[in-house]
Amino acid sequence: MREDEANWFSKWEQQLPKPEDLIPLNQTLITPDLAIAFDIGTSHNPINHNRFQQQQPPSISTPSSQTEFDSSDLNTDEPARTLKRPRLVWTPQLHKRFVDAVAHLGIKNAVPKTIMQLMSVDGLTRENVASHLQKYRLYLKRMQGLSSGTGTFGSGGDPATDHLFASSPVPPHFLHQSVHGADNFLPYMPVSALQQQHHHQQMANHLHRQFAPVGLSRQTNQSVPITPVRGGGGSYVDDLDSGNEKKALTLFPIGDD
DNA sequence: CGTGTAATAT
DNA sequence: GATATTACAC
Repeated sequence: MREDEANWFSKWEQQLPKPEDLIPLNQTLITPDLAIAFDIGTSHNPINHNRFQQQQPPSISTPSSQTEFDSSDLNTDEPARTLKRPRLVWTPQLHKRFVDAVAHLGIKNAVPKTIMQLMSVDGLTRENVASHLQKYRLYLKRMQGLSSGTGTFGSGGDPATDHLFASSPVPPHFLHQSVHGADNFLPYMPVSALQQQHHHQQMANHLHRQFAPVGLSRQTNQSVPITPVRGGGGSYVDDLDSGNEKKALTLFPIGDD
């Protein structure tokens, strides 16, 4: 029975990701060993195409001393507003958050603004979500249309958009259904204590912010030499942290089988 | 003003 | 090739 829809929502709302509790979307991915284990960085593969993405300097500190430099250097102004942010890289993890948000919002409320707010990912803009949502919807549509008996996918053909999306479990309700009068989703129990059991790696400070001025790495501060590595040439690896096929870390009971 | 979608640009 | 951006409809 559906409990008060408002009820689960409220409960879930309480556990909304607070800045302090935010999931470390900025996982450091792949340890050196892991990298070798795969193939990236081994052999002849200049291990460095990865210097993009995230990290936001503690913008909070005496905010007075940074106003003008010489006109020689383009000021990498702090992400105040209306600045060209670097291209958003939709990592599987980020996409997962996206899917999670959409799943819990229900198709009805799954609009860019709401999704963006519930993802609580700093730096994410409405257009970011809108753009991604557009593609994601097309992806879902495509899948629904092609529910042919091909148990094993691989045929169908156009893995243009699918790659990223395939890395994330797609809640069953995402299919096209006409809404039933009001709202209908399942009273899922969201887990809030989303903590990853990581080893004490080089996890500098726990920053929850996303991307930084990527293209122009010119920060006046002494950034830690840690470069959040990411699946380089080999694309993204599935959530290795989650085990691989264990629904241990997954947010909610999605991929139920 | 916010959204959905297609086309187009970077 | 993946995202962003634009244009237009609603």
